[in-house]
Amino acid sequence: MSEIQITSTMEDYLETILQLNREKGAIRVKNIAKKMGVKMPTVTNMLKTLNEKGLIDYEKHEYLELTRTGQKVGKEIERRHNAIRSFLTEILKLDPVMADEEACKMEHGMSSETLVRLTKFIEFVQSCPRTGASWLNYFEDYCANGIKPEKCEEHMKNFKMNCDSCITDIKQ
Amino acid sequence: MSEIQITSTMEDYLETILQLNREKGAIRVKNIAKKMGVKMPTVTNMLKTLNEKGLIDYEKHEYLELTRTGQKVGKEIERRHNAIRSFLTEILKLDPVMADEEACKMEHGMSSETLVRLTKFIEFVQSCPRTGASWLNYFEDYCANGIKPEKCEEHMKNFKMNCDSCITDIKQ
DNA sequence: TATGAAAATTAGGTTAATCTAATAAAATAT
DNA sequence: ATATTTTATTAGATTAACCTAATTTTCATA
Repeated sequence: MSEIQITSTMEDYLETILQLNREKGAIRVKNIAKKMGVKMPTVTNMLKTLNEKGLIDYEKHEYLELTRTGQKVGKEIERRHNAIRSFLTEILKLDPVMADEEACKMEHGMSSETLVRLTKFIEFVQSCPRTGASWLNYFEDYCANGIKPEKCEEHMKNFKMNCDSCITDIKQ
Repeated sequence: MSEIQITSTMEDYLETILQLNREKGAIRVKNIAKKMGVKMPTVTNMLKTLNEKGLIDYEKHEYLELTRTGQKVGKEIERRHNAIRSFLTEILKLDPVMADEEACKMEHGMSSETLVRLTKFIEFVQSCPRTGASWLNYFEDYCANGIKPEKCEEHMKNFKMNCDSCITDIKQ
C-alpha cells in the first residue's frame, strides 16, 4: 500500500548524507554536491524530493536531518556497499579505490538475502581453518601464475603440517 | 575520441538480443519487449538508437542483427552476468531465479578486472583441494547454524584424513 | 552595521527511458 | 484475393536526473 518509491539515485543521496553526518556535523548542499559529483541545483532539487518522501527533514537554508526512515534506508545501502567493498578488497584483493567505486554501482541491485549471505561468506573465508589468509595468498598466486600442481601440492603439505595445532586451537 | 556512449539500458537490450538470437533464430520486437518487461514502442525507439550507434543492423519491419561491436558489448555483459550468477548460485548457494535477477542489476557496475578476478575465484574455490564442495557444504551449515567449534573440529579431522590421498591426486 | 563573497535556490532547458493511443504494415485465414 | 488479426511504428506525453544562468539568502568581516 503506502510504499514510498525510492530510486537508486535517492538511495545514493541518503548514503552520502549519512556519511557526511558522521564525518562533519553540518551537512551542506555544497558538500553533498561535491561528494555526488553533481552541481548544487541538482542537490537542491533532490532535497526537495527527499523531503516530500519523508526521508529527510529540510527547510530551505536551514539544517538538514535524516528522518528515521531516511536513516534506515541509508544504513541499509551502506551495509551493502561495505559488504561488496570488503569482498572486492579483502577476498579478491582488488584495488581499494576501484572497489569503492564499483561497490557504489553494484550495491543497488543487491537483495538483503544476498547481503546477509555475502557478509557471512567473507567472515567464513577469513575464519575457517581451511581457508583464512594463507589460502587467500595462494589464490593471489593462482591468479598471477595459474594452476601449478607442484605449488598446490607444496601448499597442501604445509597446510597438513599445521593441521594438528589448528585442530587443537579450535578446541579452546 | 570516437567513443560511442552506451548506457546500461542499451547494454541490457544488447544482452537480450544476444540471448534471443541463440534461443530462437528470429528476433522480434514483441519478444524483446516481453523479455525486457517493456512495451513495444519502447523497443522500437531503442532499436532506432542502437541502429544509430552502430550496435545493430535494423531497417524497420525487417530482420535485426547485432553488428560486430554490438555482439562484443552484449557478450561482455553476458560474461559479467554469468560470473555474478555463478557466484551467487554456486558459491553462496542462493536461489537461481533471484540470483539471475540480481545479476541483471549488478552486472553493469562491474569492471573487467573484477570480472576476471571473480571468475578465477569461483574456479579456485571449486578446484582447490582445501575448499571444493565439502567446504561449501560446511559454509551452508555455518550460515544455518552459526559457528560450532565442535563441528568445525570434526570437519577438520575428516578433511585431514583425506589429505594424503588428496596430495597424491594433485601429483598426477 | 553595511557590504562583498559564498552558498543556496529558482527558472527554465535537456536527455534517456518509459508510457498510451492511434496508425500502418505484415501475416494469416477464410 | 480480401478481410481479419497480429505485429510494428509514429506521435505525443511523462518522469527522473541532470545542467546553466540568474537571483536570492546567509555569513563573515571591515
